[in-house]
Amino acid sequence: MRPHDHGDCIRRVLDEAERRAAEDRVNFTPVRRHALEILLESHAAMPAYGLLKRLDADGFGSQPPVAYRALDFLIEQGFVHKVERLNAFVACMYPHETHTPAFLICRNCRSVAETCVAPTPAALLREARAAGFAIERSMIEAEGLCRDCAREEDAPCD
Amino acid sequence: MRPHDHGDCIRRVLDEAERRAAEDRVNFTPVRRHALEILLESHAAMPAYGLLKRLDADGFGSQPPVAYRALDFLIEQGFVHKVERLNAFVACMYPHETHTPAFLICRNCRSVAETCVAPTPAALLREARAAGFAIERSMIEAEGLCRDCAREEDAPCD
DNA sequence: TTTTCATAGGTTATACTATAACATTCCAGC
DNA sequence: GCTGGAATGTTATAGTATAACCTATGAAAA
Repeated sequence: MRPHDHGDCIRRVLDEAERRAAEDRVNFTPVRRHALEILLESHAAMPAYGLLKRLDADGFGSQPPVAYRALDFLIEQGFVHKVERLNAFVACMYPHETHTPAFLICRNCRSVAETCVAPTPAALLREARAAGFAIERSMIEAEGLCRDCAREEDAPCD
Repeated sequence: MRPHDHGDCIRRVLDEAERRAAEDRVNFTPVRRHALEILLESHAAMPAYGLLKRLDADGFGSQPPVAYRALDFLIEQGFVHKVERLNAFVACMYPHETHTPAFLICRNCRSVAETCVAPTPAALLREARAAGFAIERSMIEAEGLCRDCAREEDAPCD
């Protein structure tokens, strides 16, 4: 992750979410909004039970459905993605455009970077069409080493 | 899934696995082989505990590590893929080539088709390089409606 | 106004997925 | 025959997710 003004980053996404929720007439309730705020605090993927713990600490209830319901809503609206490989969740960095999310997941530090690539690759679309399959959404998850962890593996001092 | 001689399909993959295991000097033990045979019985994705139940019925033990160890091995060797979105496992249909698996997952009947597309899309490779991220493996999961389920949704008689 | 209906949230229980940790067996190579 | 590594056996537990049912709230219909 390149250095950036993360406060800005949060505000930008939150504003956009607010705007889109109003536009779509969906109910951006306190627990839903707060869940998004928590996920926005970092670019790491957070497990549902990590989110739940935070929501509970902030007075929103301690039972799993609290977290899962908020996540369901946020995913439905496209504000959050699930990183299937990690069973964890990240705030979407591109909530203003429909897209096929692609994640770069570091196998060492488990950091997750969402990159901005085109929708479903053309080759896959062709294959799907041939099979009579109608793709509604898709995602790409790539595992490897992030810049920082690659540096560490080079260095003998782990 | 197009109609095909599934017996052939199984034999082809199993032979290839056998060959590759010998070549790589890895230990293709009975439980590992049988797990692959079970997964090959259909092109649907099977959950780990479904596999375990089958292995148990066939006398290979009833505890979760039985299934997970076999799966670990088969995935390691590239004979099986995990479909993250379903937390389920499918035998690889292209065990003879290194590839980025791409799955077409029907949201209705949960059938899974593995399609044969190129490795990691070029656009993603470019993005990764720019971020200093070294991709080691990647996969694509697409959700939608398979041919059969699409037909059903059209028809009023669900 | 009262009813009705849909949506959101509260609460309890449970199902499903996965791994840790340690003991045992088996076999190849010294 | 000893030894070390790989595979397996076994017990326990951690982590992820949903079902089911109930209550509250508020906007729209009657």
